[in-house]
Amino acid sequence: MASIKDVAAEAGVSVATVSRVLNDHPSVSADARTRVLAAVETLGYRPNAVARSLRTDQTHTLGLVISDVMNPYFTELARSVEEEARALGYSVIIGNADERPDLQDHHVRTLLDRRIDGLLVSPTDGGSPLMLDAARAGTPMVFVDRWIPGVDVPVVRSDGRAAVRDLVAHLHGLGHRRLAIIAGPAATTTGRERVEAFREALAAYGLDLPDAYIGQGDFQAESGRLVTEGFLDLAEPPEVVFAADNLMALGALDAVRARGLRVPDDLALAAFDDIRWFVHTDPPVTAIAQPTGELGRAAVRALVDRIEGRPGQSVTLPARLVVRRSCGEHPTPVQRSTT
Amino acid sequence: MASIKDVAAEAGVSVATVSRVLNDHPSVSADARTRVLAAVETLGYRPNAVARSLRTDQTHTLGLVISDVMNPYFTELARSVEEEARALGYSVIIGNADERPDLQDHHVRTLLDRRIDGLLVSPTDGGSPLMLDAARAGTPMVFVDRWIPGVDVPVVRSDGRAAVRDLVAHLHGLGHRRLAIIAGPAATTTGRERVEAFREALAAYGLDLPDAYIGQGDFQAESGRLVTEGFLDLAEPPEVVFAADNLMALGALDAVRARGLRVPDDLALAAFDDIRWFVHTDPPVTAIAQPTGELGRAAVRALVDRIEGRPGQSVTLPARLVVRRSCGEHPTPVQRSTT
DNA sequence: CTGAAAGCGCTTACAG
DNA sequence: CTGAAAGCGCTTACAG
Repeated sequence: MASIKDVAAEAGVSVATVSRVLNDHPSVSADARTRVLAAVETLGYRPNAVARSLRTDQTHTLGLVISDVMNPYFTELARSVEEEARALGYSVIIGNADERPDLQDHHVRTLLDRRIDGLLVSPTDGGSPLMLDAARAGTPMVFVDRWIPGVDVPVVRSDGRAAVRDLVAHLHGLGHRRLAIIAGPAATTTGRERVEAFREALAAYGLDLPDAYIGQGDFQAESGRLVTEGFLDLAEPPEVVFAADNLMALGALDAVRARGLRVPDDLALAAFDDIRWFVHTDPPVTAIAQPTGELGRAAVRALVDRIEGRPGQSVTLPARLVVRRSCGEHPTPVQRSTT
Repeated sequence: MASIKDVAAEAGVSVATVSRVLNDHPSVSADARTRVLAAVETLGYRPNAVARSLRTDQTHTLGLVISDVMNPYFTELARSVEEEARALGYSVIIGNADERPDLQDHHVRTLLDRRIDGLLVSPTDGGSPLMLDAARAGTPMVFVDRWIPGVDVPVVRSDGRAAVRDLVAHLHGLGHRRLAIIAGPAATTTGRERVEAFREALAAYGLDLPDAYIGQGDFQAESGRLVTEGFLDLAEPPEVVFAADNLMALGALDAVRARGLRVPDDLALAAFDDIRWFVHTDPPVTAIAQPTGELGRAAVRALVDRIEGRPGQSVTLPARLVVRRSCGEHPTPVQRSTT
């Protein structure tokens, strides 16, 4: 592979001059520029990004550590992150934690070793020492979706409280009184918040959230199935179950179908996170939609701001309820939303 | 961030010695080793992978350029690739081409600039000059899922021919005679092969595949919807439509439902690529399943073989039909497969 | 405008 | 076993 020396030799200039034309430095003669460009062309030269990074101490690369790539919500988040980063001149390296703290640490470490310019993370847990140290040591960082309290890092997320209130109002309006939730891990902010928001919204209607109606899931499908089975085995099963993410909602659908029951007739279902496939399930699932693309883009902007010395704002965007058919809604040809 | 010099100073040895203990070089005294390790510990030192890569000319990184991350098939592929790579001591950087040749080129270029050790690609098109040049120039490369004919690069893919034959036999057995296909882009190998396999299988039953029954899609959902609408507008619509990938199958479901029709009663549906969600649609979709995880792992093994100087085998794995309910099958409580 | 030189943080023959 | 030194491929003050 041709190096800058080869180009210099071919163009009859010094490597310094080659470097200047490659970096659009103003003080290069037109003549030198054309000769260098010609040499680059004939040699098919491409600058070695590794060498450049070592010299400049910047990689123009962002690390993104997400909890679970197989979750469509995170896949979409990753996609928007990459798009925005590309627009701003950065590449992104994705690390999939698969909801495992040890894997999360592995990726954070690897990313740090590669000297990425900044880190975007959706923590799987309360925060490993490694990650906290990195944040304290000044590694530009921002949390997306999930975050760790008490760390001085911008947070870009969506606030589902209002949407959860809308959902509960919707369910209450449909006559439901026994509402249950499949919660995410208490070690995650989203795991905790969705339960709290649900409980508060219920309280506003004088409704209780008994322990038996709080099922502990882990944001993955199998846990949603198990929890739902438990609900169905109760002497007084809930009328509605609210899954704290899309994968657990799928597990719930599974459990219901396995017993030969129907949604919403036998058990109504609602989910946090709206994904394309919910339109195609039967019945289409009523869900709370996050502005996923927006979140990804805002997170990248905040991180790049930090990297480039600007403040880097926290951003909280609203989520919204998308009413479909899984809660016993009156059939409508058109999708409605409660905006 | 502490450098190797700081560690050397702290331990009272030369940087060479530090490097040796870090790389498990045998000729280091036990004393020096403990001192270095202690220094590493107190300084929280982590070797700079960028510098190491520049020096050793290897990054221990694989590039993976896939056609579309939002397609669950590729998401799963990416996941298995990363797992196997990690097990073999490599990281992977994913580039999402989003079915766009220009984006594919962007990622290939970026990855090459970063001096990844090898490239795994599922080409979006017939192959850009950039990619072909890289292959010829000796960049270790392997194709996964899709490939480019005439290039000396191992191919790891699954052969769907037998499964397509099984599918056609299955459909024929259910009494279907008018079968249509939603094809992928002819510029891709999988786009072409699935049509051919389908046509050949039909021929074995004396059935024809008229042009009107070949809809041109692009592997994304919207195209599946459009093609299906076209089929339904035909004077003699097909009885079954076979979508060449899962996203186009979803588009097809959409089109059918939008007209108030039902699968399979009004139009039967089968898909190439089996994804989790197909179990949860109504009806569950009969599909051809690829051994996705196996493919990803085999591809990584082939690539790492090439990188480390071993041959690097092409691998072709069989796909299999998974019969469910979308083709008018007799209801069964248990999923069957035609193995 | 241009080039020689230093240096980024490592690894690795080469002497000793 | 250990260290001084060269060198990976760049960029960038510093002179001229």
